[in-house]
Amino acid sequence: MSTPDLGELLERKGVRPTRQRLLVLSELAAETDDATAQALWQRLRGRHGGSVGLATVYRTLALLHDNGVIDELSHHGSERCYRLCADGHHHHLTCERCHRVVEVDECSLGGWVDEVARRHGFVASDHSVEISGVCADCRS
Amino acid sequence: MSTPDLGELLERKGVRPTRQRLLVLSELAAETDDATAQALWQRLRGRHGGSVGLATVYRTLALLHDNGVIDELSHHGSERCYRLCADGHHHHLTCERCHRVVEVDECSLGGWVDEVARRHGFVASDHSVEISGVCADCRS
DNA sequence: TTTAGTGCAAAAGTTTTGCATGGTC
DNA sequence: GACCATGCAAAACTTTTGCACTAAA
Repeated sequence: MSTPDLGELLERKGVRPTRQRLLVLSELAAETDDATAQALWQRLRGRHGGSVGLATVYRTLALLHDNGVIDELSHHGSERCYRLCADGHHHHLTCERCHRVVEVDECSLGGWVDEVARRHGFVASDHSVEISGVCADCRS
Repeated sequence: MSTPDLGELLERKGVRPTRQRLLVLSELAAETDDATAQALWQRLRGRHGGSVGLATVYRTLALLHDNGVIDELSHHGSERCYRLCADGHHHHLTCERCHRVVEVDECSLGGWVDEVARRHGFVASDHSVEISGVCADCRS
């Protein structure tokens, strides 16, 4: 995604597109997988000199998450991970060897999910599936 | 689960059942939902006086997780959560209001999961589904 | 001008580690 | 005695906050 697109994305979500926010977001967009606040900060620091404060990175990530611009994953240890995901309902396929993450758009689980929830007295509002396995590259 | 059962569980998993480990594990077993190291420590501290060190709680939880005795969840913020789960493959149903967690044994997703993975060049080895919704009590 | 955003440094909170001590086989 | 487990305190690390300052509407 190009930088002007990212600016539009922010405005569409009601977030003012400041210089720092665009830097953080484009750094995240350049990431294949997910990234922590610390990692993004170090990368920004290396690429643009100390032009974005660490606190701002944290504040920005929290803001973007609150406004539905980015996802907060948390499968890793004690750090929070963020990811710029496609809009809409989707799931994740993670490679156990190289940690590559692939987004999966197909989802035909709605019926099963509703049925399972109903059987336990719940009304389901959302669900997420994380599939782990080994990708083609790592198998060869 | 009773304390002797917990001792057996540990031995079966190849973990020596020390006094502290049993205390941590039984405190976790008494928990309906999941708990953090900090929370378990405070509860133990209140119930048995300072008889288990915080570092030991951390070390024990990590050990139990490594040996497959407990699950490490991570949907909350910056803390790691642990849970004593039933053996075998199962999924979770979480209430958005009261945060109650129900284990779901039924799973007929194997086929779908394998198919989705294959379509992306993966070979799936595991998957987990987290369903969120509202439970019966909270709806009434 | 008025408000929202940022940088910096300090504080708070979580988790890990070093090391001496205690318990178990 | 050899080895594993523990307590305590210190250290490391992640995240949040207070406040003065800057940029933007």
